[in-house]
Formats: sequence, structure tokens, C-alpha cells
Amino acid sequence: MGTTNDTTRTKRPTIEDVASEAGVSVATVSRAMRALPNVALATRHHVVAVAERLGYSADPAASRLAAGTTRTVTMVIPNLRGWYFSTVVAGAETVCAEAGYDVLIVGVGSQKDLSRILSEHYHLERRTDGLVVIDVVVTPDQATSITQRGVALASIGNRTAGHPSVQIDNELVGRLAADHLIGLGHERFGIIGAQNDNPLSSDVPSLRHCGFVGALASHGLAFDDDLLERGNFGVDGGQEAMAALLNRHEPPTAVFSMSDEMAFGAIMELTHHGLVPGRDVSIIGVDDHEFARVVDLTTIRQSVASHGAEAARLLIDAMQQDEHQIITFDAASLIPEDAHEIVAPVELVVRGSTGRTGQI
Amino acid sequence: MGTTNDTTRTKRPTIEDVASEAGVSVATVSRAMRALPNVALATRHHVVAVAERLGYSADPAASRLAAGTTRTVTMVIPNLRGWYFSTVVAGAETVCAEAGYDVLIVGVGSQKDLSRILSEHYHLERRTDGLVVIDVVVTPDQATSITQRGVALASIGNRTAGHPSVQIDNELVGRLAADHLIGLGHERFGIIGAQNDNPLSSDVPSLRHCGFVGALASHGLAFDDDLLERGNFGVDGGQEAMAALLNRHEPPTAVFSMSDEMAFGAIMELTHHGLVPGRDVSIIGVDDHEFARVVDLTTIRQSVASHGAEAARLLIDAMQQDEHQIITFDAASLIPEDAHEIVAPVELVVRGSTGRTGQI
DNA sequence: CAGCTTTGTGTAAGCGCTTACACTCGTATG
DNA sequence: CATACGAGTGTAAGCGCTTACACAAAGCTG
Repeated sequence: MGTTNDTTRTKRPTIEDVASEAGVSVATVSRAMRALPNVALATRHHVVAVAERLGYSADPAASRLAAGTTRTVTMVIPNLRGWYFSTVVAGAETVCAEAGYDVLIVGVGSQKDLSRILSEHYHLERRTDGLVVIDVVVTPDQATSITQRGVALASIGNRTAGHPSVQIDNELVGRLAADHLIGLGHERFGIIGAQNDNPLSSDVPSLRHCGFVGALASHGLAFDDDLLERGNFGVDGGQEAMAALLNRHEPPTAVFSMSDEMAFGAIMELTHHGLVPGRDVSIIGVDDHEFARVVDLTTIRQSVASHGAEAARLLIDAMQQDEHQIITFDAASLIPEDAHEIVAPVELVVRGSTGRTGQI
Repeated sequence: MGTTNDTTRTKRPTIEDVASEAGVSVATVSRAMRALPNVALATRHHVVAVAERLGYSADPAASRLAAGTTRTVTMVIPNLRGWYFSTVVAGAETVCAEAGYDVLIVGVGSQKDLSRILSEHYHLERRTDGLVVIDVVVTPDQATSITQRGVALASIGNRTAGHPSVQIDNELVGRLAADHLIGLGHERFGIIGAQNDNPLSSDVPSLRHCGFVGALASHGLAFDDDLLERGNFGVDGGQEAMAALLNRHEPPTAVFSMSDEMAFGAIMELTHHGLVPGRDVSIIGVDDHEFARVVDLTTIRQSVASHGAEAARLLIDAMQQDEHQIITFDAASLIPEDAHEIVAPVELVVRGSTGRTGQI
């Protein structure tokens, strides 16, 4: 393999070529190229220059084999096509690339996929240094197994005990939504939530639900459980849910949709019924999707891309800490045992889809 | 590295462990695990069973180093956050994963990034077997350099001579849009196009432009160059462009937006002016973005996810052909020199954003 | 100035695979 | 029945790095 090809391929230079060309040993080249200490500055410059001239760069496979480290992070993604996921990945990719890590993506279609990926040897061992899981619940067992394989872990959208994570306060999300709608005078509320039967996803929906209902309660308002509709997290789900809500003999005047994408569907459905969002029915979403502006949707903003970036940052820190931990072993006591768990801010963004009640 | 960690890590089994446990040589294990010929069926079953029991799987770094092949494809993506790109990647990822390839992603922010990635050793050599570039123009020089490094190449959205590609007929897109609008009786047209000064992107916009104008011409209609507005491919760009068009003293009655996302912006702008899409001004987009339905946008559909899948398929085929080419060398004559270039279908999807002229 | 660090460099032993080549058997061949 | 052959297996030489260890030279100490 790698010997014959239509176009002639010149043999790529190895570390030995650089060493002999530079008049030093391979060890020195190796150290110089990685900017390790214990190389005279002059030597380093010289070696790097020679490497540059020869067009040398270390073979990653060889480095990985020898060093036992892959400089690769893997992103585990339920659904790359969704806005949320691709935005998170984009945020993380930038950080990883800057830090010199390769970014591998693996899609998980089902719960089965997920446990396969997290438990099977194939995807983890010797293939990646760290895992970023997005909106996926990692069981303690799985987390342990991951750690035992020497792989770091960071989660987005959920907490995994003992590992860094970035998430938002989902109860707060619910409260903010409720407070806003209450402030506008509404009294009869609907909720468009996500199907909770998907064990891939966490209890995010129920937290938001709790926050929402709790805020109502603290204003002396009750939530009619009959006005909770569940669907998939996308446009379709929202549309169907809203259709169902409108079918009630006493429909809500304000609706909390747990994602902007569902809210878009809901708005579509309202429009089909000749209803105007923000006048006839108020609707509020979550995310501040890039199209929320387009349809003038009031929403609870979360800064998804930076979630990705922060998680990547935490993961990389953890991995590099691992490295040091081995060298300066007794410094381990200095390293806090509790992982960094970031709770990212959320923010109400008021647009036209919510308004005072009884405007008609 | 990789020796000490808070949680005890059991030494992972190597091929030698499997070999001695199974009572065969490492060579046999290696062959058996990869289902190579020249291994007795019974032996293979036995070895695989032992490997399974021991929890063995080959260290990718070692395999890569020894075999010189990475089983990795790299996706080069201008902007992961865009719907188009993430959808393409999702389509490709599925196919790659099924074929047992790892999927690496690298984002390119600028033209400079791109040429760095395509020319520097770092990203290519020994790191990946194949490259899928999305909506990026690869110069012949770059293509040659990629090939010489032994890396396969497939492009989406553009042709790269001598390499497999998946694209659509962009002139046809323009024609379909024009024909539809002409059929509705329009005579004064606007175009919302993409900034062409971005050399990352191809001449897709100009092709669509040509197709559109050409179709007008063949109906005896002229395009007023003053009604061409350019912006970025996103919502903002579309909004600004539409604003500009509405400012003309004789605005168009029908607008061809080169992407749905721009069309969304355009619709937003129309709405702000109290104009109703499809009644006051007709607008047609390109893509059939998942939200086109939501805003009832007429569009030219392309099946983005399958573009990704097909490109991945072609790339993998090419890489596997390369492998064989080395073994059965004289069969090379059988292999067609011309690469597979797929022109994927497009389709007009009529919704409410386009309508007969003069409905007011 | 003897002895001890420190600093910079080299030597060589792996890392865990793949694969060319050698070898040992049955079995088909003349 | 000697011979050739193919199928199945083993031996061992790499693949191109990293890094423990050894060592030489130079800079301190008292």
C-alpha cells in the first residue's frame, strides 16, 4: 500500500531524514519539533528550519503509537442535522482545532447505538483522548468505563457526575417563560414539550416543565395538565402539538414551546388557522435559533455555540491535566476532585410572538 | 503516559495476547480479524471468539502505522453552522460510519485556511485517506498535490476535474425559477445572489444567474441588471438585499433568491413593509430548507443530505479501488479514467410565496 | 579544585500492528 | 509414486515515532 499510484508519489521524509540533514539525533528532532524543554534554542531553530525545508511533519500514526496519545477528540451527536447540534459542534471544532486536536464525529441514531459506542472498544480505545457528548445521558457505569479506558469526558446539555459539563438552568428557563407570559396577563397556558420517552435525551423537558409550572404556582396560577402536548423536537412536532392544543374546547392563550423549532411549527399552525401569534395566541420558544428573528419569535436565548466551545475547552484542560498528573504525580493533591460544571446563562428575548392577553 | 490514572486501568489486550490465547500466531490473528482470505474458516471463528472474549480490538494507531492506511475521511467545511453544510455532513457521516471509516471534520474560515489545509502536510499526510470538500473550489494544483500525497478527493457543490463530485445543474436551477415566475405572468424580476468575491465558493451564483437570465431571454424578457443584489448567503444578506430592491423606484414583482436562507430574510423584510409574499411580491428560493415549509416558501429543492451520502460513497469507492489497483495491477486498464461526476436532480416545489402578478 | 547539579544530546528499546517470505501439509497431477 | 501445487500458518522485519536511560560538557558550590 502507499507505494504505487498513477501520479508518482515522492517518499515523504521521516524523522531520520531530518535528523541526518540537521546533523543531530532523532531524539533531538523529536524534542525540537514538539518544543520540549531541554533543547538548546539554537538547535531547535535549526531543526525546525530543516524540517520546514524538507517538508517534514510527524506521522500521526507513529506518534500516537509511540506516545499512546491521539490528540483527537470525538463528538458524539444524536443528530447532526439539527440546528442545535451543528451549532454546538461548530463551536467545539474551532477550539479543538486551535488547540491542535483532530475532531472526530460520530452520530448516534438510537439508544442502542449510544451504549454500543460508549461501551464497545472500537470507538474509544486508542482512538480518541476525549469525548464530548451532546444532549446525551451518560450513565455512571458508562462514565466509569470511559474513564477506565483512559478517555476524558465532557457533556453538553447534561451533567455527568465527576466530569466537566456545560448546561443551562432548565428550571430557570421555564420560570423565565412563565414570568414573561404572566406579566402579559395570561392565565391559561399550554406547553409544547418533547417526548420524554427518549432515554437518549435527559430530563431537560421535565425540568423546564417544573420551572414553568412552579412559576405559575408562585403567582397563584395553576397549570392544566390537559394542556401539555408532546411531540418530537422539530417543526413537525410543534405543529402537531399546536394543532392538538387548538382543538381543546378551551385552548390556551399563551404557549410555552420547549424549542424554537417546535415553536416555528406552532406558529405555522396558528397561521393556518388564521390566528396571529402575539395577538390571538402568544408563543414563546427556547434557543434563539437563528430564525427566531425571522418569524419574530419571543424566546429564551442560550448561546449554543459557546456551549460547544466551553465544553471543548474544559475537555482539553482535563486531558492536559491528565498528562501532567503523570509527570508531577504528587501535585495530584492540588487538583480539585470536583469537575468543572458550567451553568451557562440564559436570557429572555422579547419579540412579537408574545403580547398582552385579550387584544382582540 | 497512559499508565497512571485515578481509576485503575487494566492493560488492554494486544494481538499477542489473542494469539497465545487462541494458540495461533499473530499473523493469523491479524488475518482472521480482518477476514482476509487464507485463513481456515474454523480458525477464523475461533480467533474472533477469543478476541471477543478478551475484549480485543486492534489499536488503530498501530494498524495505521503498519498498513499505511488510516480508514479516515476528512470533511472540509466552510461553515458547519449553516443548514446546508451540517446536512451534507450528516449524510456523509452515515455512509462513512457504515463503511467503517472515521470521520474527521475541519472547518475552513477563509481562503487562506483552505489553501493551508489543502497544501500543508499537517492535515493530509498520513492523517486521512480521503477528503470531501463541500462548496469549495479546489484548484488543479491543489488537486494534484492532494493526489500526490496519496489522498483521495471528492467534492460537493463543485466539480474538480478528474475527481468524483456531486453537484446540481445550477443553470437549470435558474431556469426552473425563471420559468415558474414567468408562468405566473411576472415581467419585472429581481435576483438576490451571493457575493461572488468569495473565492472559496465557486461560480454557483453566476451559473444560477445565467440560467435565470437565459430563460427570461428565451421568453423575450430582459433582466434589468440594476435589480441584482448581492449579500451573504444567510438571512441577513437576504434581508438587506430585499430592502435594497424595495428601494428602487420600480421594484421587481418577482424575486429569485439564490438560497432559501436569503429568501427567509427577504420575506422578513417584505413583511416589515406590510407586503405579503406571493401576493404583492413573489419570491422563490433554492434548497428546500427544512423551514421553507414553515414560511410557505416556493423553492427549488435539492436533496442535500443525499449529496453528502453520495459523495462519501464515491470517495470510499475510489479509495478502495486504489487499494486493489496495487494488488491487481494490470486490472488498472479496466478502471475508467474519468471520475464519476454526479449531477443530482432538482425539483420545483410550489408553495405560497409565489403567485400571479397583479393580484392586488 | 573535587564534587555535584544542570543542561543538552545521543542510543536504543519499544509502541502494536501488517505483510513478505518461508514453510508444512494434504491433495491433485503426470 | 514422485512431483507440483495451493491452502493454511508461522517468523520476523519493518512502519516512524517517543522516551527512559546514559552520558558529556558546563556551571555551581564550598
